[in-house]
Amino acid sequence: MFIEIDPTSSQPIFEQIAMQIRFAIAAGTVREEEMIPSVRDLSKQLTINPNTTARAYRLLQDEGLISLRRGMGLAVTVGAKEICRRQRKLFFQQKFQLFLDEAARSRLSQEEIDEIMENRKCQTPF
Amino acid sequence: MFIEIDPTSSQPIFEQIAMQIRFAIAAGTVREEEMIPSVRDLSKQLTINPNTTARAYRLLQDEGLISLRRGMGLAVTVGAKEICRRQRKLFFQQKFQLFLDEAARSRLSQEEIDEIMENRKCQTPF
Amino acid sequence: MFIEIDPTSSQPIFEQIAMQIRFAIAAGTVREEEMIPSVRDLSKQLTINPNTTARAYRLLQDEGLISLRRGMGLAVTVGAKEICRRQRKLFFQQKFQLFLDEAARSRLSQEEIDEIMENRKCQTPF
Amino acid sequence: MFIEIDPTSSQPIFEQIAMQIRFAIAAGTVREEEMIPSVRDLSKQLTINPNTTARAYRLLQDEGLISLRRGMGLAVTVGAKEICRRQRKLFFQQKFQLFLDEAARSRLSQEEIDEIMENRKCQTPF
DNA sequence: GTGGTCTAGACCACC
DNA sequence: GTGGTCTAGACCACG
Repeated sequence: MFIEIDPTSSQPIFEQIAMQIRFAIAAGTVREEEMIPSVRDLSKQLTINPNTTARAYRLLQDEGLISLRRGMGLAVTVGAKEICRRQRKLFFQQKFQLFLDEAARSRLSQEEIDEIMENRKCQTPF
Repeated sequence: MFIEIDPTSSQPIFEQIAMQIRFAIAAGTVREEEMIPSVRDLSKQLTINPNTTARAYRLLQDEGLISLRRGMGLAVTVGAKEICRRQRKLFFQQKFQLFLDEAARSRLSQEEIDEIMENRKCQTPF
Repeated sequence: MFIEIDPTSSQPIFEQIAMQIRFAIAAGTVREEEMIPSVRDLSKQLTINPNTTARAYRLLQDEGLISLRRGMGLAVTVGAKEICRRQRKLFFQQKFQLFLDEAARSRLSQEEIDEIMENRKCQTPF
Repeated sequence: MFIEIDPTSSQPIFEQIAMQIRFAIAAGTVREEEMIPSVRDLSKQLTINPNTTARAYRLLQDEGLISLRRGMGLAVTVGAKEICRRQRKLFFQQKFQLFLDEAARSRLSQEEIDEIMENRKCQTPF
C-alpha cells in the first residue's frame, strides 16, 4: 500500500494517512475484505510515531471503513467502497462550495471567478 | 471599518482580521493613505486582546500593505490596493488549483469533478 | 547552540535571536535538517519568556529558514544556508551603502570619508 | 532652510530634524549667528506636531548648538560649526566601527568584507 | 514532549 | 493619544 506523507504540511499526519486510505478504498486500489498494513509496519515504513498511525486507523474504524479481524489485523469492511465514494464526493462538493463562498465574501467579481476557473490546468494525477 | 470575527473558526483570529483588511483594501472599502482603526479601538470593538489585533497589523506591515505613522497610527500604503488585488486573485487561483489537484490525486473521474462544479449555488455573500 | 542576548540593546530580543540563528546557519554552525532548540529550552536558557523566543522562530519560519516538524520541533530547512549567506552579504552591502549615502548627504568630503575608513581597527570578534 | 523628513522611517522625527540641522551647520549651509525657523513655522512647513519640532530644538540647545535670543527666536551659536564638524566625524567613525564589528561577529570573512567595501557606488548626494 | 494561539497587563518611545 | 516589546500563564492539537 502506497502512502506518502508530508511532515511539513499543515494537515496533521494522521489525517493525511486517513485521507489517502479513504481515497484508496474509493478508487478500488484496496479492495473490500483486504488487509491493510499493521500499525507497526506502516509506522516503520513512514518513519512516524506508531501513535500517529494508530490514530488514523481509529478514525477509519469509527467510520466503519475498516474493522478488526481478531489476531490478524485490520481489514477493509464490506460496503466501505460505496461509503468512501459518497464521502469523497461530499468532501469535494463542500470544498468547492467553500471556495465559492469565500470568493464571494471577498468581493471577487463573477468575471474574476469565472476567469480563475477557466484557465485551470488539467494536469494528470501524480 | 467593519470587521467580523468568528471565534469558533479554525482560522486564527489574527488571520481573519488580516484577511478582511486585505480584502477591504482590494475592494476599495479603505483607501490608500487612509488610517486603519487603532489597535486599542479595534480590540475593544471586537472584544479581543490588543496583542491579537497587533499581530494582525504586524502581518500586514510585513507585507507592506500598511505602514507606521509614528505616534499617529497605521495607514494604508500607496500601491496597497494593487498588491491586494493581485494577492487576492493569486490566492483564489492557488486555492482552486489545489482543489483540482487533490481531486485528481483522489482518483475522482473528470465527470464527477464536472458534476460537482456545475451545480454550484450562486449565493449572495452574507 | 550558543546564543547570547543583550537585554539593554535597543535591538529587540527576538531580533537578536533571529539574527544569531541566521548567522549560525550561514556560518554552518547549525546544519541543514538539524533541529534547533525547543522554544521552552531556549527560553529557559536565556531566562526570557517563551513568547519572545517563539516570535524569533516565527520570523525565521516566515523567511523559510526553519520549518515545523509537527510534534517534534523546528528544523533548519534544506537550502537555508545558501539563503542565509546571500542574506548576510546583502545585509552588510546595504548597511555599507547606507553609511556612504548618509555621509554624502551630510556633506562629508571624500577625504574625510576615506580617512574614517582607513584607520579601521581590524579587531578580532568577541 | 531645507529639511526633509520621512514619516515612515524608524528614526524618530525629532532626531531626523536635529541631525539635518547639525549637518547643515557643519556644512556651512546655515552660518553661526543665523536664525533658524521658529517652532511654529517649521512645524507648519513639515506638517508635524509642534512638540516634535520643539523636542528637536531642545536637543540642539542642550548641546549648545543653538541658543535663545529673547524675543527673537533661536540662533546658531558661535562655535557651533566646529562642534558639529567634530560631532559629525565622530558619528561616522563610530558608525563605521560598528559596521566592522558586526560583520566580524557574523563571521563574515575578511575577503567578503573587502569585497563589499570595494564595489561601493560613489553616488553624488541628493 | 513539541509549537501555536490567545488573554491580561506592564512598560517604553514617540507625537 | 499611537504602536512595539516583553512577561506570565492558560489552553489547544499533534506526535
